[in-house]
Amino acid sequence: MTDKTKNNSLNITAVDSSSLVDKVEQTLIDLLISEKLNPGDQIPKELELTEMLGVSRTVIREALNRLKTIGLIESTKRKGSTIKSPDLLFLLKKSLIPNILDQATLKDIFELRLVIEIGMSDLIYNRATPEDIAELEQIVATEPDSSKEVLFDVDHEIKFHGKLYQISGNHTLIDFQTILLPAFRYVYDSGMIKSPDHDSKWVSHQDLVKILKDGNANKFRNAMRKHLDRHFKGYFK
Amino acid sequence: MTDKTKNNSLNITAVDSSSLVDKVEQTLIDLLISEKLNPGDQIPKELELTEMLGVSRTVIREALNRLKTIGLIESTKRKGSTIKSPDLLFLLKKSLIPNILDQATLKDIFELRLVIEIGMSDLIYNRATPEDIAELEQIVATEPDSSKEVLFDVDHEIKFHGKLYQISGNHTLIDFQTILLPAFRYVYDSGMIKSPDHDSKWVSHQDLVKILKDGNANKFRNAMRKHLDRHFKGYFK
DNA sequence: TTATTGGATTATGTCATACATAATGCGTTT
DNA sequence: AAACGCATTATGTATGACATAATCCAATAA
Repeated sequence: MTDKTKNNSLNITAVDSSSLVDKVEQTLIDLLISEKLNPGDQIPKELELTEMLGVSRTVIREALNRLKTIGLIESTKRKGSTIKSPDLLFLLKKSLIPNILDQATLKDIFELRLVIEIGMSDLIYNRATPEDIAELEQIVATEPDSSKEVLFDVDHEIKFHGKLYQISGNHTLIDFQTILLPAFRYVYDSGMIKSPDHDSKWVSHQDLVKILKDGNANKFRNAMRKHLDRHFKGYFK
Repeated sequence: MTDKTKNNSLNITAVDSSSLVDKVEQTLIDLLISEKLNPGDQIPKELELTEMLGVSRTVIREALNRLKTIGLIESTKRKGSTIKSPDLLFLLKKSLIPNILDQATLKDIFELRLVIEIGMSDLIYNRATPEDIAELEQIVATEPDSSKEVLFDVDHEIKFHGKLYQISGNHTLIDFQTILLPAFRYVYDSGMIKSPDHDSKWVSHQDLVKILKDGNANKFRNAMRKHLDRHFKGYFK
């Protein structure tokens, strides 16, 4: 009965509630960084780590398993674990489950798409081959008639813009798009984005291809901005 | 001693070499998706899963541990594991250790930065407050004299552009920048990027701020493109 | 009655041990 | 010299035990 009121006592030093595995994980990551290890290098065996860090093999394994999950190491039977150059996007793919993401993040991601597609213009303009342009022309040729204000064709939208990503030639970007696709589709389907209301300055897919073919980098970039304008309108009024 | 030569037998059906944990992990992820679970919902206890899937608790725990690592669930004592809205960028932060990434990925990431900063122009232009602009002016005022072709000041570069990300107001983007910063710095330091050679059309930070203040969205976007031109030059010659 | 206390309970966290399995190397056999 | 079998090694899986934090609930004291 003396002073069991721990909660009221001051001068608490904020004990870390992290689990053992958390600590070991961080220790290992620090080790990777400080030791300047390169992909292919080996890290100590589980049992060695057990002794080095003074915890059970269970904890070591759970920590290693985490590194494996984020792609920093890979393990084979007899050989042990080796450093690996992580595939950054592989991770996103696993954790990006649209119906679990909150609205704010989804909105951020959709906005990120706009940002990327505009900024990507310069890559596209500089790297598009005649074959790429031909393919784009092919795609718009089979396009549903946009003048009729028909239902927004998500699949076609994705087809055209997907080709643009591919032209960009940046693999991280390409992966990025395929990963974010479920989120895009989810946003489209959920009605967060209003259907198109083409005003006089509207730039169609067809216009874009024409400018890509005969215009210049600046024109193409600004055209892309106008093409995406209806989405921006949701944000800036 | 009879027929131990299993290896030579034909009609092999490509046995999957994935471990038990791999399978359980995928099973659980599929479960999350198909069950349309929302953040906060509980998933079965470890022992229940043990029975449901017919594997040991070890395997269940390792699989759960992976989901925990990619931020899909979190676990507390007594309560069990619950669904969580994953922080997409949190993972990248952990796995992005520049000296482990390969050159190609580093180049992609740096290129991605250019793409984002150009595309971000519209967000910046539409969301910059007078206070933001004042702060930018403050930053360029303390800028080392760029006319002297001095050493490229990475810290200052990051300070200015960091503020731009902040103005964009997109939290995913902001996180993205802080995460990619180590990679940027690494690229700068490693000499993959050549030092600036300002040509006649060079747009300085100071110019950018002026245009942001008195120009329009198109001008600002194109100015940003010119500002980053020296980096692009490395790619398109 | 109300608030506090102190188990009892529950599910995750950690430990220890044993065995399974795949990869590798080495020596024996033919 | 090539093929086979065996021992070795380190990760993968299973099991049982106990530690620990969170929670509930009943007993107790004000």
